[in-house]
Amino acid sequence: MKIRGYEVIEKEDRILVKGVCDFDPVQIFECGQCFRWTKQKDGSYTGIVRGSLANVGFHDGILEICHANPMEFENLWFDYLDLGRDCGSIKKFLGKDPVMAEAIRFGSGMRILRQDFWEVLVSFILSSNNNVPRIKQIVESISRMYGAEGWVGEQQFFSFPEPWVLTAASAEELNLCRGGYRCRYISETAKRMNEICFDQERTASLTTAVARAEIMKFPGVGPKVADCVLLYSGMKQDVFPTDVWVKRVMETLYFKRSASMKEIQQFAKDRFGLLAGFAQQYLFYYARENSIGT
DNA sequence: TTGCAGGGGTCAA
DNA sequence: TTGACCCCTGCA
Repeated sequence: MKIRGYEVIEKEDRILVKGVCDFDPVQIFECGQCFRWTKQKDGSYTGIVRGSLANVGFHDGILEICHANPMEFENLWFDYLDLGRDCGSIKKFLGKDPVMAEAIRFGSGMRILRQDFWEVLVSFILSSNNNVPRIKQIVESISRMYGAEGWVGEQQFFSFPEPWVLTAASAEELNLCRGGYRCRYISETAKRMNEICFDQERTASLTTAVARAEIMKFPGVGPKVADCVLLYSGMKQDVFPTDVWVKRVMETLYFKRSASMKEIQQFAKDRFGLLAGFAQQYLFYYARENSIGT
């Protein structure tokens, strides 16, 4: 059957999606944008998204999603995997820059997921002064402690808890997940989410600068985390999350000297414009995998 | 085995 | 602009 422009074939507990290009699970799930996907022995990835567990693999131009049906593809996976995105034209535009062209060749299967706003917000509050394995561990703990239990066959999993569930938890209680000082931010951010009845659509419709300022009102959210949240929840693509890694990479590849955050942000805005977020993603993966800027 | 620096930031002074 | 912050890891 045809769904959203893709040929989708249903087979038992899985679907095969034909005609997917620019898709590499390793590049997508290991570029630091998500924390609930785990690599399996066969190279596929298993993850939990909006209360569903699925396994995603890609071979010979066919995307395989296990534990999913065509309806879920239409209502969840198409958007989450951002399969409506024309990556070709993004690459064409960004590839005019020679440095970027090389990064794109290296990570040509990169995609930016459209993740749940609240989960991304909490995950990136946890990312400050932290590393990926530990962030994954804490997110998993929070899900086990407060999320809803689900089963796929013999496999148990836990969804990421809704804000109101965490509102009831004190920072001390939350700290059982070993998030340290960040647990206070999460507890307060959960309360704020409920108090202001956060409206994602409205925030996404604001200018990027205003939306960024709105997100930064959450405790524990500075400029870097705000940009990550805007980018990885699919709200804005013209942000350029600049952490120490990206800073070093930009200094090495473009500036050939040390540069301030402000300079880097302005440079990215001028050079990559509305596609700065994609540029950051290509650059980050390329630089990290090739140990550039270390 | 132990001690210490540092990690994909943020906040408060 | 600078130090503190929780906790984990790698390394000497």
